[in-house]
Amino acid sequence: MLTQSLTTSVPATLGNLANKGPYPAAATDQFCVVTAHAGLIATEFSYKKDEEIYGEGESADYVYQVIRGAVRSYKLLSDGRRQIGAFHLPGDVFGLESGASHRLTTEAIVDTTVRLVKRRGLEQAAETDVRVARNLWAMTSGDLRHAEDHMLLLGRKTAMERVATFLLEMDRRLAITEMMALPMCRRDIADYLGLTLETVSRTLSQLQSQGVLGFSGARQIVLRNRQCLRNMDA
Amino acid sequence: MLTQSLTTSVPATLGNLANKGPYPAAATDQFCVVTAHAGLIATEFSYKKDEEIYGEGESADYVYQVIRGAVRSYKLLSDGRRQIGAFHLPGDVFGLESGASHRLTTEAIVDTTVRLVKRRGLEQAAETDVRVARNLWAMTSGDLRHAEDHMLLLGRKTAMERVATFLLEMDRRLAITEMMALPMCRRDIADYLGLTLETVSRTLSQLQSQGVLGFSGARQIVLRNRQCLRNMDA
DNA sequence: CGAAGGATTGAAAAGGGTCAACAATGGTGG
DNA sequence: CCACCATTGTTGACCCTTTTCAATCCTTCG
Repeated sequence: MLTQSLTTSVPATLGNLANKGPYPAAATDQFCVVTAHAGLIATEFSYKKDEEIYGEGESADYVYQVIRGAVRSYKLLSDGRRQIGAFHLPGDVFGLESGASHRLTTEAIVDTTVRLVKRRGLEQAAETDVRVARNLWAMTSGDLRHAEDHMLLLGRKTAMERVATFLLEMDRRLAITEMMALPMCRRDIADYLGLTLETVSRTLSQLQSQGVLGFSGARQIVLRNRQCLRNMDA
Repeated sequence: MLTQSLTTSVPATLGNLANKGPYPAAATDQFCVVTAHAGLIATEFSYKKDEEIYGEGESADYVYQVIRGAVRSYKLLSDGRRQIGAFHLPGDVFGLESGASHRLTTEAIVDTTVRLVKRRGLEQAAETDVRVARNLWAMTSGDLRHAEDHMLLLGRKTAMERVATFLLEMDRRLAITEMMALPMCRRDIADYLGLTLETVSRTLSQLQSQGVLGFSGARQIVLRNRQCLRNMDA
């Protein structure tokens, strides 16, 4: 019942930042339930555009939730090739680890504010409250689901299918109005989709010429034919 | 202390099947601790080569551990393109979900025996024993780590780098002696690495001609120069 | 207003995919 | 026990998608 009242009070704090769709909504509620219930201190902190939040291999002492802005988490190969595993948008929780250290690097894509809580505190709460433990597991499981879907994209989808999937994901996660305001540049999109930035640009141009989408500046996109994108998404 | 005695008794049942390396070893112990401690009934079951164990979307009522054989778990696109997310070898746990249903399909690669326990039972155990809850989370977190590594491979590595990574992973996980006996065919390897079977075959041939590895039949491989593979693996 | 980063577009190259033929393997039944 | 045949794997030739390299065009912001 405490859980219930907390869950329903979530929109009060996060309503204007809320995401649509199954993934982030679930994570958002879970994080709030967990932190509020456990009475943990959630500090706010801000990062400038391109500032690193934590690096791969660093000790995982905090768990983060995006309040405003956007975050990319990625891995690098020795020669600088980069694979972005996920974008974190307002409401999303990131940096939650079961092990001792972070396995990806995270950076603010634009000026970003996060709420953060001590990992240790969450673990302690999980020891006494099974709901907290359940939620930590569920959040990691949600990340795994996303990774599984993304492996299919990276391993088997064509450039057009990848871009279509990306557009639908972003539409679901950050379209407040008809217009979708992408926080990330073409290179970020490319490194998320396993393509080059030129291929992303070309594919978007092609979709525009087909009337599937429209631009107002490179990062303001309107989807004019979602069904067409869903068909492409394979 | 109960945990301890159970952990140390693990080799008695799983010793001959044991995996080397960090990933599976951890999962193995955790699963045994969890099931033995909770006093859950672990049934054995066998599947013929290519038999489906569960399908994507099916209710996740059981958690599995490979006793002998090998399992592939994958996702399909509508036109049949397949992405294998993981291979499960003796000792590995698979099918563990936090949500209601399985998100990948699993099949036996060869005749395979698994131990299985009711998911419901594990969840109940997790409600009273925080160590069980912690272990369930840790196992899902281990799967996530593998998926994160694999996204980097699928999105950014060359064919040669993918094959090198695969060989080192299999060497770590199933090489008992010098010889490594792959349970899976070239198509399975290709669908795991996001390549075609022809490219996998060509790349392996090239490594053989360079003296990096040797064959005794297509699936019996000896690594003659691991350092060379590690350098390629980027 | 001008510089600098970001995005688009073009042309050429390459890595891996496709299609096809052939070889090896191993399981089965005579 | 051996021979046959289906399955699996290898190799070659060609093709195509995507990458690479380069030039140019936009914006955005000092």
